[in-house]
Amino acid sequence: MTLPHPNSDQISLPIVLGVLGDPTRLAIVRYLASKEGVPLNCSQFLDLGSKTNLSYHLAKLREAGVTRAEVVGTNRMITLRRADLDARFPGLLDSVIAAAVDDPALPAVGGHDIEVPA
Amino acid sequence: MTLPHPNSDQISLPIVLGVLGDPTRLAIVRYLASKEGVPLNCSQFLDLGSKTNLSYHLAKLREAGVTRAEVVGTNRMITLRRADLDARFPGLLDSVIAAAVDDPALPAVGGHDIEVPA
DNA sequence: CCAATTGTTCAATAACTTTTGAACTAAGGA
DNA sequence: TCCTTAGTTCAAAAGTTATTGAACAATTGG
Repeated sequence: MTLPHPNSDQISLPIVLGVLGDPTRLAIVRYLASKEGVPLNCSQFLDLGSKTNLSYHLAKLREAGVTRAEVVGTNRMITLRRADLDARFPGLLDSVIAAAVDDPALPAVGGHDIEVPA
Repeated sequence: MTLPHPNSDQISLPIVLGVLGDPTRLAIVRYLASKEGVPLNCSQFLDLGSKTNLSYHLAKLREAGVTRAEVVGTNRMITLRRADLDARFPGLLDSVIAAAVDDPALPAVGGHDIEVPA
């Protein structure tokens, strides 16, 4: 009952970039980064799409090696694979997240995802 | 006879990431980075695909704001929009290029694109 | 002017991606 | 055990992207 993940050295740059090149998935990653340390289940992201569609996007992120999903009861706890990504592509995740935080065009989770400065 | 480019503030993070999420385009960017300062015309990249196909990929890069194409006679001189990208997404281009340089799975331009250490 | 060079555009096709709803599995609580 | 909750899987439809070849445009050099 564990889900398939690539190991660190199987994570591919073009695949990661391609997977992040989608507003829904970028919004997921941005939200995960804003809650780093806190494992989140899939339902947290329902603002971004239907249950089925999220299952699809979360699988893409997981299969690319961007996130890890741990099965806990009926939940999947989702975390960013920050250490693996930092080791493989130094600085990439940080710069993507920093840019994503500033992007008002990305969909938001919870309706209060972005702090717009006055 | 000038080609359309987005201006700096129109460059979109998901579009840039999506455009970079393709091995051919990542190889183009890596090669441009390795020749920074030297403007290159499209024919330099023919190792990566047919003339038509390169026209397509180079247009994608240009329309995303990753490259600039200047018309010089019958040539288009292609450069990376490094300053614009650095201003908009600090650190992103550097980390992508650094990771791309280390990626042996990317196609190479000229057959000597990558230095594989002994 | 003519021919060569450089690159684009167009239409067709193939291949992939996204989205949906219905059906399903698996765990947990009453 | 039965019901609910959480999430997956499947197949279909819709949409998008990549690749190709033939035809085109623009410039340069002979």
